[in-house]
Amino acid sequence: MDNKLPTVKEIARRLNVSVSTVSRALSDHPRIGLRTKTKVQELAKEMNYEPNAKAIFFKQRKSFIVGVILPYIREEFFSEAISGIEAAAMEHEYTILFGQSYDNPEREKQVVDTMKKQRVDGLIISLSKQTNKYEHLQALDKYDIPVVYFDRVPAIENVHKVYCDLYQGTTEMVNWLFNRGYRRVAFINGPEKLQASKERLKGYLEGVTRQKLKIDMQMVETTDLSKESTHQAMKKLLSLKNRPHAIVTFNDYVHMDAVQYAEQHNVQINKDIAFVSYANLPITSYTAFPPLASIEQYPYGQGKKAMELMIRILQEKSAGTTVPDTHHTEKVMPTLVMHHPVAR
Amino acid sequence: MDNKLPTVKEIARRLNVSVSTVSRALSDHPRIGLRTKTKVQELAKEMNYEPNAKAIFFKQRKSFIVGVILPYIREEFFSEAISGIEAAAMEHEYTILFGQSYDNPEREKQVVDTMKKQRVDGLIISLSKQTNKYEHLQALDKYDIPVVYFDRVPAIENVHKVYCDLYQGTTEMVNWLFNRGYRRVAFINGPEKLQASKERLKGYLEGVTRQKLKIDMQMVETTDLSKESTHQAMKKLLSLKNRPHAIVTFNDYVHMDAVQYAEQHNVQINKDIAFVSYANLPITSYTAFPPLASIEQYPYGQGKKAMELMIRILQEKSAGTTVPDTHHTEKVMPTLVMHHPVAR
DNA sequence: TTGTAGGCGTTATCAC
DNA sequence: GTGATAACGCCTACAA
Repeated sequence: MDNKLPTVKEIARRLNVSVSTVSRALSDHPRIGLRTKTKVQELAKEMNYEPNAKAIFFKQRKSFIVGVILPYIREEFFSEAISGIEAAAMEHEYTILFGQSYDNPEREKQVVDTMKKQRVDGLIISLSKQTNKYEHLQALDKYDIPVVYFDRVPAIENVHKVYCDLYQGTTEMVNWLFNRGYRRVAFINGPEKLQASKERLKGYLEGVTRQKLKIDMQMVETTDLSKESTHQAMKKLLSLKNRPHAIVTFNDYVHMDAVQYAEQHNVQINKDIAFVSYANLPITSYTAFPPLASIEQYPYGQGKKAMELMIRILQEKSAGTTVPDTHHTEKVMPTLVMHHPVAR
Repeated sequence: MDNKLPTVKEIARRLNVSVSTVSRALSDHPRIGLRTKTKVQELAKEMNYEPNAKAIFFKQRKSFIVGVILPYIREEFFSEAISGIEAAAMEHEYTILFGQSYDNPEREKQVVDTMKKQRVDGLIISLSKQTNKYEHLQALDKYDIPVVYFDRVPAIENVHKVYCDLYQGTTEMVNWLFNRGYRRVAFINGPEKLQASKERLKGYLEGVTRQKLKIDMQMVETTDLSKESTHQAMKKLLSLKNRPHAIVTFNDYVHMDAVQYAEQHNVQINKDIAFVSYANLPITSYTAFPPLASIEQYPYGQGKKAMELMIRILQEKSAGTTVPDTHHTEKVMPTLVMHHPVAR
């Protein structure tokens, strides 16, 4: 095995021409002799020559690598999202540097740092659920690394972001439940800091208000998304004198934990109490008790859009047509999906 | 926003020293004046200087980027695996370039090509289930890019690989079933080409043989892992005159599809027929009918080992202590995990 | 049509 | 202790 990879220099040496000639021949430069061109290209092929991307990237100050940071890849929502990101990346010959924050701001900072060191062309991130400071991300501006936030976006304005506004979707869901006769609708929300939680809560309150009912804050619980916390919330709801007729949960994982608790406490799922949720993950169709309805958030589509936005930003940047302080926000419209309750 | 990132050169200019001095001061070179050193380091900090990894990698012919190609990230098995890979990578300051093959050899080739172009330091791959030619991967040798296969490994010898040998585990599982009184044990295997299928089949046959029973090939079906194919296999098994007492499925996804079919055809899961499986994915605990037992394959551990092996290879390489034609194989021991059947 | 030379940011090897 | 210079592989203006 010849350890030395072929370079333009080596090709030039063997052919007794200059490196520039080789470089031009390989890139089909117009002003190049046909004979020389074919000669060079043949030898290049024979030697299995491939341009060294590291050198090119170094020179061009680009790497075609975009960093992607997600909380947990094993959540189907995020694995779908990264697939969308990858699809858009491939189309435009970009590649993905991968990292997880595990919902830990410290680790998130660390991963951001690694990406910064690697000098990725850009960074796409879905924030850790505890992150409420964005210095480490805004600092990337200094390194000329654009950031696109998606799904879990920060509560600040002047940034690029792609997300699914669940305000309206939640209102619709509450209406749908009332129309089916569920009067007392409870809500297990996510961490209050999350933008996503705020939207959902707003939508829920709006939905209840529209029904001209008094808002009962006993019907609203929060979970930090852990199983224990969700069980705790369920405990409170089930111990109410007037148990809810329906429970809206923050997402399908919370749904599964909530249902698990309810089942253990002899609640007939979707009979005694109806459960509805967000995300509409494929995996729920295999579970014992899928939610009665779920709000589809199109993670694949969100990921794809985020990457497409990133590419647009990068192209504008290299074309020098960037308008300073212009920031893009793209919203993805959620959809309410009904499921048939499983007959048992 | 100053578009120019600070460089050693810029620092040198401002301090009226040479670039070498700056470089040395920043890397704590022994022969450097304390005054100069602090002066340089302070300015560097003030300017938010960060060495340009692209330039360094280019010079050092290393990037600390390892490519990782998986069939489907949304399978929990693989998202666990990549988490193990990431953990080991972080420990050693490596990063991960991510790509999926979607079990499509064409796409796999394409992704391998992208990684080659990016000149990753190494490549970790779990093969697409259809891949039976390895030229595109062995060609990476020419570019001095080592390959570590994991879980779905090729049926050839002289390569680095990490996998979980299920031969013995399968035999144990069959024994366990016989001991609990299940005499007719059927088996829905995966694609025959897969190394993993061969091992499982061998283990199954060994298990049946040890019980001094005649092997009945009607009890052995295969699936291409799609839902339709699995349903087809189930259809055949359920239409047998002597239905199996227990069914071993290739993995938890096949299990879920198989159970779904059985349920639709009025089989009492784990009563009429017992179901056992491989992988032991966390998600099964939320499903309607988890397998009675499952063989844990430790995807996280496998991924971690694969990355650790890769790092060892890379270190040997750069230390120049590589022994040619030496290839490492690491096996991970699977474990049989019992579940309590869900009471209904 | 082809060659020469400079530069991208860094580090290592000389010299002083 | 510090400075000048070469080198990594490639591209490209400028020269010829």
